[in-house]
Amino acid sequence: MSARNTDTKEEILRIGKQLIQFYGYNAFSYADISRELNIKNAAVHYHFRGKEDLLMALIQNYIDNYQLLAQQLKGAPIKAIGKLEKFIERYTLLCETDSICIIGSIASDFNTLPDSVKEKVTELINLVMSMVEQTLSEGKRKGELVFTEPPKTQALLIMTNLAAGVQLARISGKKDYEAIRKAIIRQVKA
Amino acid sequence: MSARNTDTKEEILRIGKQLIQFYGYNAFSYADISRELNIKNAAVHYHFRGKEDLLMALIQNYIDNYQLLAQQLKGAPIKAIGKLEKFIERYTLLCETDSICIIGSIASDFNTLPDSVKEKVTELINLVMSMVEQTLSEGKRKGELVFTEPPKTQALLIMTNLAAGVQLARISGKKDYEAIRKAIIRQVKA
DNA sequence: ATAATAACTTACTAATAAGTAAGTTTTCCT
DNA sequence: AGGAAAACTTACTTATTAGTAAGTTATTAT
Repeated sequence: MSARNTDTKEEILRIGKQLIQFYGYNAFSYADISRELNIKNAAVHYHFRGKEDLLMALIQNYIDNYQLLAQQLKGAPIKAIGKLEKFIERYTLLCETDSICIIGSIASDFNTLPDSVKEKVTELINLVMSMVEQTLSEGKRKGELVFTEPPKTQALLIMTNLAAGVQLARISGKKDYEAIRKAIIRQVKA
Repeated sequence: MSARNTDTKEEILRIGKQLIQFYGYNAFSYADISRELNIKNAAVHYHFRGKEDLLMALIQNYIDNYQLLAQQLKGAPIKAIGKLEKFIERYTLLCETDSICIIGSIASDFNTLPDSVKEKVTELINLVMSMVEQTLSEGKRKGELVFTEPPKTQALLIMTNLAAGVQLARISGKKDYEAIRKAIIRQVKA
């Protein structure tokens, strides 16, 4: 099934992801992708019929990655705080390239998307939320983490701190993000 | 045909604000505004030369409103928790119309904006942040509020909870927003 | 080696975007 | 009432968008 340039499809996804996180879904075009990859825009359409299909594949990609990560973390001998810090690190990296998380980016353009995509996004957020919640629950049970809110609520607070934290960093600088990052840890560390 | 309309300019701002909060800055056009107001798109250009100018005016509008609010709150006999709740109510209202706050919306499109607008957004966020921070400080001093983080950090946490809270509500529903809202209050209430 | 098919390019649409120049109507001011 | 200025409309332009049909080249399986 693979052919000459097997990774064109993956490259498109890679660039698409970058563009969404840097400019936003409605602010990039297939021309941006084809220019970057030195191919024609019709080639992008060959791999992904329309922009929605590309977005859909991208979200599915995230879902797959997170499911894999969930599997790996399940039996791993890592403390809850370590898992949480690994998760937070993703946002720190985004911050360093003036990018925002894909969920936050899509949330802003949510009302312009077809239902099929909206549902996929819901699937992704549910997955991520439940992972964070589970890590928090586990940490609390083992006495590695301490917090007073129910795990689900605490997960909501952390997720919103991070998602808006990277958005804020664009505007008012990375120091604010750092303050948020440290506060999140402080609030749950035993 | 149509009677004179001195508030066309304000109506444009009103619709523009709605569109940004519902669809996002890069997802609406002057045609959307002119259609809504039954005028021609050139009329919109008459009042605001370009989309940037409209956005700029909109942000300035927010700045003016917040400065006015800051004035009113300064000497008002309202407890800090009341001020905070009034502020949070703005987000609750946004939530009810599936809209997000203008700062979050602009943050997503930030890298597509000219420097002049970026600076204006920074001005707005600084103003809002300092208002929340001051309310928190005041509340703590008077013993009306209790929290362990420095007021500025606490303000960052609350702001990010709210900004991403309304974004999240679009995707996973208003219950999550409500859980966040209540948790914010719980965390600072004496 | 060749036929099928995957991975493209070429060369277009049709729609929509922002923006403008010039003319028309409406309102304001004296 | 009459002129100036404000508030538009008409009628464009230019650029960009997503998308497609048809042809070409490369790769793979037989």
